[in-house]
Amino acid sequence: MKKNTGPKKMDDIARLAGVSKPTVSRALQDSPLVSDETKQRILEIARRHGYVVNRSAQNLRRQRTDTIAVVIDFPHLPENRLSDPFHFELLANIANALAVRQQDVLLCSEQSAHQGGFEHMLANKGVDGIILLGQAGRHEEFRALAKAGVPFVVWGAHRADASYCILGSDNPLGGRLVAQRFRSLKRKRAMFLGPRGHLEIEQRHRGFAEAWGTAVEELEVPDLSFVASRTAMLNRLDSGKAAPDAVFAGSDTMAMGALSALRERGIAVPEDCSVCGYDDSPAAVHHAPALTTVRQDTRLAGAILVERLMQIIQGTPAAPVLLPTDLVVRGT
Amino acid sequence: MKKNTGPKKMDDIARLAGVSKPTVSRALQDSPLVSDETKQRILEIARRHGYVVNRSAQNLRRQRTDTIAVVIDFPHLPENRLSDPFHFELLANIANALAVRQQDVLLCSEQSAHQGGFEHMLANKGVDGIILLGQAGRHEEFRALAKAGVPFVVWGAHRADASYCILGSDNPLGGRLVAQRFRSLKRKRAMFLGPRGHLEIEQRHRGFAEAWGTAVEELEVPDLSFVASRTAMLNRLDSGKAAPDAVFAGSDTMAMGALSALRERGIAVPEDCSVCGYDDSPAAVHHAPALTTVRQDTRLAGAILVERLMQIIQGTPAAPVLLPTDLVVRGT
DNA sequence: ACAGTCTTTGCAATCGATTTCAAAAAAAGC
DNA sequence: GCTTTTTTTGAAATCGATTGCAAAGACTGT
Repeated sequence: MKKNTGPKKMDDIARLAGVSKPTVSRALQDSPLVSDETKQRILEIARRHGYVVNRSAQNLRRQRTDTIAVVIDFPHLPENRLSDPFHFELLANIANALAVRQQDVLLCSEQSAHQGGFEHMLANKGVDGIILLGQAGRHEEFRALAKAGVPFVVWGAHRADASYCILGSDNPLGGRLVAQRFRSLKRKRAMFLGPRGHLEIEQRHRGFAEAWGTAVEELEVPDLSFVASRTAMLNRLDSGKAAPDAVFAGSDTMAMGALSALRERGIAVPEDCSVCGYDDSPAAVHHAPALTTVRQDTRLAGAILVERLMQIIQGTPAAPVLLPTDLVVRGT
Repeated sequence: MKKNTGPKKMDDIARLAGVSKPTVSRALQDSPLVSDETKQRILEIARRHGYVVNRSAQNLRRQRTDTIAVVIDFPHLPENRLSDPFHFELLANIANALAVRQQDVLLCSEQSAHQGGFEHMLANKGVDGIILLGQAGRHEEFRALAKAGVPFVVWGAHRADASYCILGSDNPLGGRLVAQRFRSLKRKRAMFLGPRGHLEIEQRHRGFAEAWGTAVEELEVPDLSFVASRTAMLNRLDSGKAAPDAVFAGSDTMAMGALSALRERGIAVPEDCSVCGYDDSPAAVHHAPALTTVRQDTRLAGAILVERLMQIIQGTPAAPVLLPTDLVVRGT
């Protein structure tokens, strides 16, 4: 003798419409197995009673959740290690692209995704696939993932031996473009600014150094943050060595840190020193002076990441993609 | 005669351990109903075989998903209506707070959440509760939601007649703090910059105007973007009227837009004109000159939002909370 | 040794949908 | 009118866990 236990179930709708549960299920899926007349009646009743299919039950029965995990390196706030605004931009674009395909987004931090391991995320988190933002030296882990048949794509740096689908901008090209620009400005003392061990940034560095030809000074910073770059640059400027007249930073955030230091030490940009960033993050254009930078098309990136992942989920393997980049010349 | 169909099920583990399925389930939940010896054995076997409980099945059986929807107004990229970096900051903090409580985050855009209606999100998206970032004039809708018993909390502006749990910073206080500062700087021609119809921003405006006393010029902008503010301010400066000597913008992004315009028209900040923003978004401190702004503590906000939501899910109603704000004086 | 407790365990029901398969109803063919 | 085909429908199995309840086993006390 149980009563309306909260929201309506499919059985309730079936009863109200005078049909069976399977028929309701089919009607809601717009299946051709149900006559148009019945379909309309059921849909109307379902609508009136505010019925929606229970996602948990649906997920269990179809072995599929229409949900994609996006793994992003969220900041541990105490450490103030902010993930770059660029990642937010990318996330937003991925979310949009997924929404278009009626997929939901499960947002996972590195840590939460990692405990238990990526290979169990499908069952454990109830997702159909994974988008990983930034590979951060877990190449081997990803190879294993791919071998295990987990559907995933990675945003990160290209590498020849990738057995999985990795998408990233053409970092070496980006570096070369910057070198070209500095050369055309007749700069002499080029510096690259960025942390070690970050594959994407190292590729930018390499492309830059090779195209520049003569020696490039390397200023190493501990992480990708504004403060770290600013501090490193201040120290460098105070060292007594001749200041650089062209600085290429591995990301916009770092470029802004460097700019802040240069300004503080009275070095005029762009007169005495040119500065280039990477990403074309939203802040770049708002910055004063507006930042010259290498653009990464996050909209395109999001769309392709999603498209490839869907393809992989459907069983077709997808090859890595290299996105074109271009230099956006602004005020630095 | 079926064989290992992919990943192991709980029954498989039970068989391997020589126990029944319920016992495995209990062991995995560390239930006291299972002897320690058996528990250890089962855990070990599960670990060795890489078994993880199937989330979909678990969700269905316990009527609970341990997943929270966070609804954020993502940019439709074509329109370039970027949601403020402040929201990202808040999102990151919410995600962290949820992770601590072992809750997963389902990221929803306004649109995707809205089709079908918030009231059906629980069943439809399979979440236990909702965190809404920004109320954007949907007060009535939220009242209905609350009445329907949907567990949710809102980040937004306070209002006396809220029947739901809303959390926000003390906007009027923020406005007053800015007015005080401008007064102590002996400013004369105060201006408020922001869009109409945005409750939080209107509260900031009101607090500011009331504390300022004499007339406050209002410069209206169509949206919260950098460009809109910049454009509006440029037009205003070119109008021939006397330029303001103190500008309070409804958000940091808008403040930066205004600053860009002031600089372009040769008005020195902070010499000729003071500027205050709101949010203390990450960019504020990186800006040149560093932005004076009203701080909103996103870390605290995230923690409290989550705490209250959990409380509501467990059946205890939660009252609105007003977060303290303070003025961070920097270079503008 | 026997009734009474307490600890472990397993059977079977359940969560709410989807899908296979067979049956009923309707339409078509001759 | 009676078979054959096609269109609609529903009964029952299934997805993979969790949990109420009953029962088996281990312990206690007398």
